[in-house]
Amino acid sequence: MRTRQEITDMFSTFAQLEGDKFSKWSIDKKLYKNIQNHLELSSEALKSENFWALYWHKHWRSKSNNFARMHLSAYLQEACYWTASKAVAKFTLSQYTLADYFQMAIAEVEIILKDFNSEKCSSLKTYAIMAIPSRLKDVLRQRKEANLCTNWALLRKVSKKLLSEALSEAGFSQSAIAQYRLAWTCFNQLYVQNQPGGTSKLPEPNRQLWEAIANLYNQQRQSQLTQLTEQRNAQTIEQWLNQTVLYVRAYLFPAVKSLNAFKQDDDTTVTFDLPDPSFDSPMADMIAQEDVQNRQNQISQMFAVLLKALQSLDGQSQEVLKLYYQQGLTQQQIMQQLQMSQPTVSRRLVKGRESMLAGLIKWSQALNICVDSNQIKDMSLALEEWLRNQYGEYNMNP
DNA sequence: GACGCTGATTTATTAATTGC
DNA sequence: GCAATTAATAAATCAGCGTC
Repeated sequence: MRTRQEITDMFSTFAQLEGDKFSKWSIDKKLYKNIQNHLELSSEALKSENFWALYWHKHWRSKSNNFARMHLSAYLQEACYWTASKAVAKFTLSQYTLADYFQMAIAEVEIILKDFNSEKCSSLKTYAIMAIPSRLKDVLRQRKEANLCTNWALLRKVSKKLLSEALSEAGFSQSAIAQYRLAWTCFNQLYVQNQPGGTSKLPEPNRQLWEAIANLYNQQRQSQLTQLTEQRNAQTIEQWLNQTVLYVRAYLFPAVKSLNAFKQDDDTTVTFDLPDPSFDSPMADMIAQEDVQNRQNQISQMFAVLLKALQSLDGQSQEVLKLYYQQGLTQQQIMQQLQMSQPTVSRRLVKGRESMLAGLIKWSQALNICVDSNQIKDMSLALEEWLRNQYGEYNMNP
């Protein structure tokens, strides 16, 4: 991927993918003209990308300005692309392509903008690079959970509001939605009582239970439904709930569309390779490669520091961190497994993280990197991320 | 005034932290 | 390590606003 150099490009171009790799930057003329006008009116001192990122973010937040949103969306294309590239490399067995991950990341931009606090973190890009992978991970986890659980577990998990939205999205009338919702409520009342526990592999209700759900539905339909409806038998209720599950899944996770189908306004947008003379010379390429190399070296060094800090912890702290981050156990579960109290588990987690963070800060200071409270916060987040990766939370192998 | 939408607030539950 | 407290989260409810 060619990194954009000009402010105008950064805030007006969008990555185009072809054959699952970066192809070119597509420019939006309206955005280009807008940022160009702003740049012309501003002083030299204000021509930094961070200034404009914060400027558009402020506009977006205060006035929900669509131009501002689009400029920021363009600005965060690289962060989304890097996240997608990392995801592809990580989940080699995944059903998703780079374009899919890229689009999932793009879909999270709105939330990133919402969560970004310019008073606490001075760079939107740095924040996005850190936050987008985390958002993408959550999306993938949710997808995995919903895909793996049975229909009946999903019905138990889903909220009333989401159920109504899914049915509405599927084109159901309000009257039909009310009937399906009542059937679902009856299912929840009876099925939950018969199936305690939180397993995601809940079995299909038996005939007897379907009959009971249908009976409950027929009892409640007159008091719960505003319109008079006929009696329903167990088969109908079962069919309704089976349909409902399909619509809920479809609503929660619509099929990821290819970026090639990315709709653009033909009147305002034209696609071409950006003329970027600074990147055409072999020297410029070398400099760019060196930058990437330097960054990668620094990241490798940081990982080595973290690994050393982890290994220097006592065995029990390492075990606690491993169970917490690798197996995703709660402190209660770790307590049972390691025969220690839950507060002890908590303290070992905190102490372990603190000790590793101290190592990281020491390393940063040795490199003459000034560490303020914001950076400590960022480091702490990076540390959590590293622990999750280190212990292979990403090894979902979907 | 009814209605729908959106964001804020409240409530319930669970998980994690802290004081002793 | 117990018990109390705090934090985080999801869902439900409420209030304010604009539109018809």
